[in-house]
Amino acid sequence: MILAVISQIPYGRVATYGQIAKLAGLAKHARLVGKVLSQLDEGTDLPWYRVINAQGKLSLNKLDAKGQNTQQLRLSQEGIFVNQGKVNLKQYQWDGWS
DNA sequence: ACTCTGACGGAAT
DNA sequence: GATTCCGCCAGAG
Repeated sequence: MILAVISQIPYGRVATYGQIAKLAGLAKHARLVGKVLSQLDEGTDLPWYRVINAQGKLSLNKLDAKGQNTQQLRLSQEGIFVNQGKVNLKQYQWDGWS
C-alpha cells in the first residue's frame, strides 16, 4: 500500500507521512510509513524524497561530500524550492488529487 | 512481558 | 515559532 501511494505522488509535489499513511488506509501509522521508507534501498524507483514530515521539514538531513543531502537535491531538481531544510507545504503538498 | 528507539503527528502551552 | 507530552506501530535486546 504505502509504496503504492508514494509511487503516485506527482512530479513537483510532496506528501507528508501522515498523508501517505491515511491514503494507504493506515490513519495513525505515520511512523510505520517512515519505517517502510527506511527499509528501502538506494536503487528504488519510488520517489521517497517527495515524502517529508508534516512540518515541511526534510527527513534524513545527512549531508554528502558536496554539503548537500540527496533529498533536497532531488527535490530542487524537480522545481521544489527548499528553504532551511524546509518546504512550503501550502505550495507543494500533494492534495491527493492527481 | 518490558523498555528503547525511530525518515511521525497533533494538540496544548 | 519553540517545547513538551502523549499516541501509535514494529523490531531488537
